[in-house]
Amino acid sequence: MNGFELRKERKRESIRHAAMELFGTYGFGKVSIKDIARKAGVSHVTIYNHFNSKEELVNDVVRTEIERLVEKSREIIDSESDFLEKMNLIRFSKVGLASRYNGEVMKAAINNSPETYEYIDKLWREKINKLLVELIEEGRRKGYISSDISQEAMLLYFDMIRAGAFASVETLDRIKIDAKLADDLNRLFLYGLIDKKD
Amino acid sequence: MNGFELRKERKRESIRHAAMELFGTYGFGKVSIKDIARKAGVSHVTIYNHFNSKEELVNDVVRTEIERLVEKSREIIDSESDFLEKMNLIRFSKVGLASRYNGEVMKAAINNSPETYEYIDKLWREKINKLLVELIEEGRRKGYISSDISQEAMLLYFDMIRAGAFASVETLDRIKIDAKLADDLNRLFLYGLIDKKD
Amino acid sequence: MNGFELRKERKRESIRHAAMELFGTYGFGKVSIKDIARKAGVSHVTIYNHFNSKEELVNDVVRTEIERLVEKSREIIDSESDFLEKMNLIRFSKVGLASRYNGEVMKAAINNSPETYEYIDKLWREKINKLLVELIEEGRRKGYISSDISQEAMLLYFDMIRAGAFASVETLDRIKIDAKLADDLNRLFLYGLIDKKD
Amino acid sequence: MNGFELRKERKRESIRHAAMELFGTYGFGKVSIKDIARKAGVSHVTIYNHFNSKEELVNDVVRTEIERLVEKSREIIDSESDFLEKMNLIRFSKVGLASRYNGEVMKAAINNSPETYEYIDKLWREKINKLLVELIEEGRRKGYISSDISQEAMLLYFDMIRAGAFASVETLDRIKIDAKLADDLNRLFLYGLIDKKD
DNA sequence: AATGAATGAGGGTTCATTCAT
DNA sequence: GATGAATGAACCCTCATTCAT
Repeated sequence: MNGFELRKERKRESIRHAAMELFGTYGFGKVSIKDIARKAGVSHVTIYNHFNSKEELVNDVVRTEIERLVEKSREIIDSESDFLEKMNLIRFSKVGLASRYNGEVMKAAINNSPETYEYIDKLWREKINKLLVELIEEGRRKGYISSDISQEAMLLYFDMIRAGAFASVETLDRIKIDAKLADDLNRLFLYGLIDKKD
Repeated sequence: MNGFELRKERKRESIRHAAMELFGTYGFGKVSIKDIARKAGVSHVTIYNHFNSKEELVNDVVRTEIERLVEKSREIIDSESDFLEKMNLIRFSKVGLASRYNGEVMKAAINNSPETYEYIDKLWREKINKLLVELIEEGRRKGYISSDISQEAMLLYFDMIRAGAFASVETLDRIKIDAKLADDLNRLFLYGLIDKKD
Repeated sequence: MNGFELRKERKRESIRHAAMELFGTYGFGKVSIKDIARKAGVSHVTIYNHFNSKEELVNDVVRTEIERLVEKSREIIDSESDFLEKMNLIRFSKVGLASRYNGEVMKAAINNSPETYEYIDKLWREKINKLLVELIEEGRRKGYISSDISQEAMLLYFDMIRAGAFASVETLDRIKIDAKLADDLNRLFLYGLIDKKD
Repeated sequence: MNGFELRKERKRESIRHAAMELFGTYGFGKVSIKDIARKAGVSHVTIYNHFNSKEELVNDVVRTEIERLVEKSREIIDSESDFLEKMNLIRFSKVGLASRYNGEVMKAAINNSPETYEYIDKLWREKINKLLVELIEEGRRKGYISSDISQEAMLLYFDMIRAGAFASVETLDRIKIDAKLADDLNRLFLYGLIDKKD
């Protein structure tokens, strides 16, 4: 990347950043291109020069965000920690990543145009789920996870928990603040609602 | 209710119905009053005559939907079934209720304007959570649920699972179609991800 | 008028009354038929049954108001008072009549649709000006008013003073409250701005 | 002002001009933004780009108009003419300025929304009345105006005459056409209605 | 005679996007 | 490459008026 392209990429990044924050706070639908332009300190037409439409900007922002999440998860999975430890880290890493605006971004993404949703969903499955499958496989190999529950169900379960946690910023905030609550939830996630007696 | 009021309520219901379907499919923000009017086969002004603004229509639709859900849940909880049975029924009843548009409606509701969100959230907590608390209490009394996990965490867990399931129509559809999947998820929900070896 | 027509006229009067107050407070344009109906405690369609359109209602209200003013002025002019006394009374009677809403009604009338304006203007000339001409003639006969100023100019002058006073409610209020101010204005009206020395 | 700003100001001016004419003819309330856009030959959105709302456009138009009036009056008052001459010029200058749409603009302004009215009223008092006070003071110093009539009353009198003259376009037209009428009115204004016999 | 239901026309405003400089 | 100007489409909402009971 020469100086030219570097400057260009820097401007793109600053637009993306402004967009990300606004999308996170107000949702995709409520944020206008002009809002983003104002926050990024450029003309709104400049946004069209760099990204071709609002939809492309949204896609770009979301892709970037997911890639960051993938990177983080990758590190955890490839680390030397124990399986249960990784499981916690993954879930906490997500939660950790999900600072105020992250949760909102995902939440908004879910509710966007069908096309955008398809796009995000595909990305998610290709990248995040691939990582989770690896983790689950490790769990099975090490005997933590019973093999009579399908991988599909586990992925879905993971997804549901994740979507549930991300559905409300308030939820995330409560989890982050209240350690006992986080611990309880983790236990429910790992060992279920029912008290196995005997 | 005399003839006048009956016809009026019928018209209100038909508008609500059209609104419900559209909100469910496209989300609150994407559906205009005129869209609803077209679908309901009335002038859009008629909608304003019956509901005073878009926000009031949204609230009305959501309230109605939640009330239906409450009623259904109430029946289950008050029934004579065994606790685990009730648990399943509740979860299935929700899922069952959540035909295509139901899931979307809730999904959209989550993502709406702060005011509307507050409104829904309050309704939810007052009505649905009250029912769940009853059920959890019953679980505890009957020894199914360990008492060292806070009620708060359990409600949140329930909520997360629910929000997660409702987050994607596709998810709901898969659950409804695939009995093995539904069963696996139920086991994960009740007994957790980790295989307790003993 | 039999009982039937009496009840009918009473209803018309109550609608007129509600309309008058609202027009006075908010101006013709800002008051809707439904506003009037609400205030009069009838259905808005009832207004259409009694008056055929908003314009006709406006005309009716204005006509009524002017007729009241004419009646009051007539009494003054036909009274036994001295000319200057009558002059004062007329001006004060107008001002007196112009309690908050009267001034506004006239003000609003001036700014209404061309047709309505024409209508009011015609009424005004036919009724109020006719009275003023009588009064001016009396002034001339009794030697108060010089005859080398045209009647037309005097009428216009009167009109300007009246329109000016009515243009702002605030003005009317100040005049009513401040006796010295009222007196000064009267002197300016009768003897002019310039101090005739000699 | 560079080329950019010049073109911008020109467009603003053309919109203002179209708005002014329409407001003058039909009143603020009756003229829609789209009407103005049509007359100015631009999209109605362009108006929103230059002025932010209808209210701001109205305020801008009125401010501009008053500023023009102030400028003209300032010239007269600062000139070398005799006091009575200035008095006439001022009144005629106003009348002269009040070509068809001017009178209507003021008339409409009087009847507008409370906020806009407040705004105009303040401007008027700060600018126009300040000039009049200067003129009245000059009249007093030079012995034309008796000092036992309060300044307040004189300003109000001036205002009433002005408002009266401006209340009806027809009035202004008659004054402009008929020299004898203008002269008579001037005499009434300066020397009053009553023939002071000595 | 009185009313609630229903509507077409229109008002102010915002937005994503294109044009011209 | 960056920008201000311009716009068509759409949105929420209100109003005077007519229809059906």
